[in-house]
Amino acid sequence: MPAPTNASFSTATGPDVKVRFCPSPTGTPHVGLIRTALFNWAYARHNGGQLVFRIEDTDAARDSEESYEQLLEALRWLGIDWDEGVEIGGPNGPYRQSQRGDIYRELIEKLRDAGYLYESFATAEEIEARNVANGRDPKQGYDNFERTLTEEQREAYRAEGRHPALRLRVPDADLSFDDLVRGPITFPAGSFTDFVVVRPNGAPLYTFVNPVDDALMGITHVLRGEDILSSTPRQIALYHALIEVGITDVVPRFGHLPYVMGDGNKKLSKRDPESNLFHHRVRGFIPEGLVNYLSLLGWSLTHDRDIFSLDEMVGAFDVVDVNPNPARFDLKKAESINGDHIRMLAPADFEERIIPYLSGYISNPPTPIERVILHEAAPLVQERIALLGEVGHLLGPFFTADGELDFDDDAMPGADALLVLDAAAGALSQLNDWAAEHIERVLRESLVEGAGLKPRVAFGPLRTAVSGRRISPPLFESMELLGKESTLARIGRLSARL
RNA sequence: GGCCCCAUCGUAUAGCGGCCUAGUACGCUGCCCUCUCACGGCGGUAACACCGGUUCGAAUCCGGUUGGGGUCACCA
Repeated sequence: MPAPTNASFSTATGPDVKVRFCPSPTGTPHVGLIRTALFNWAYARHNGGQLVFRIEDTDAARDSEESYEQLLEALRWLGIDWDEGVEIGGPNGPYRQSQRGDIYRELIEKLRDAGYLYESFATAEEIEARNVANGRDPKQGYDNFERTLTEEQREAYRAEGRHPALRLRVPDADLSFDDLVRGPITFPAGSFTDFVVVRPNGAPLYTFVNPVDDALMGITHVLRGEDILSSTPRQIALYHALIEVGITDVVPRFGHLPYVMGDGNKKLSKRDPESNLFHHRVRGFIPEGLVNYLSLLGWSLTHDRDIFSLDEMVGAFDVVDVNPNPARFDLKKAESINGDHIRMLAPADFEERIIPYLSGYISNPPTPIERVILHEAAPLVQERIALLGEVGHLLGPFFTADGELDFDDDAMPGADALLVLDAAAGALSQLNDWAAEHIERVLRESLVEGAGLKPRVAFGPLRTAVSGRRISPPLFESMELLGKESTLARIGRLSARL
């Protein structure tokens, strides 16, 4: 019989800290999940400890290899590395629970022989019916009644052809722990009941394999979402059993990270595109920006600065500073931070990173000609975008043939722009030294000073002619990049449309 | 419903008993810069959920109320 143990919680600090990230490979990586990975990683790195990356694929019906690959891809993209786990191995492998069946089977026998696990034959319907019959709120769940089944009673169930699940006998005592982000928490005895750890077919459930692997792998700090806060007493109960049978000697410290919320008061759902990490990458978030924003969901570096690098985060991160209340995912703020990080990129780096976002306009890798244009054009947009995905719209016209440029409807000027276009073409055709400063000079002389037009009305039509857009990179630099011939051709082409 | 968690501007947060007539950032907004859009600069807007208590003094500590969320699966 399990004796109520006084848990000895881990006291590991510094290099002895060992955390883990253990997602289930279902669906595409969720930003909340990745935030959890980030905090675990930052905690390990800050302390000079270790991060274990384990896969909890015990639900064959929902798990997928594709999802597993995406998890790897997500962490690599963000620069989150691990010291032990899938892909790289380690002393406690294998790191996919689907491959650890033998380990679990042996442990289940051990725990069962020691009396911590008992057979449970009741179905969910029977448990509910039993509660109703006893005037007990069905929502209270299982009432532990099979704890005391006699061998004869069990035999009778088996004779009916029933196969039992296995439940853990939880202690009839209050269970307390000191949450790293929330402080002391106590669950009164009776508020958590004996729970199923092994299916009738012998397959262990998450409720079993999660604490077991944490114990086997020497995890000292469990940092996870607050959705499993309520199951912590049950896991501690399992830990006590594991300690009793000599599998481990400490219970890890727990820290429950706040939810990442969507609009309203609900968790950011997997159905919401904003929950999908890769959705943000497709739109043009760079890892530096996204990781910076994600770290701000429940944590902050200082009181007056929210743009910082991963290194700075690692240097300052401590899970006890994490805010316990739920954080809303604010796309606008995320984009703003991403824009700041884009502006901090070295020009050559920026140039490389936008190439994939220019597909449809240039080849990847770019041809030598495209490369030359790209090199000149990239600096024109680096400080005006928040998302790399914006480059297509801004730079596309530079990679479009004069005759194929489309003029956006909202950019089309009235027929009176003909005068402007003609005057500009006239002035420009006289210009031989084709540089932005000269282009600007002759255009200002003829249109602004000469014709007395406001800069806005003078240059608007030219912007449309050159870019086809109402909004574009700086006009004169654009003309320089395009070259004299192309610029005049485009001006003529727009004139013909008016 | 039982149990658990949470509660500062619209949002994310700073604040750990006096530095708070509550700071910063995003957002919104006024002005400046300006060939568009951005960037940048200078302003503005807006919060301690409520009620008690402790204290010379409370956003900070305690209790309660209200509100929100989670959990009570042979999912994870």
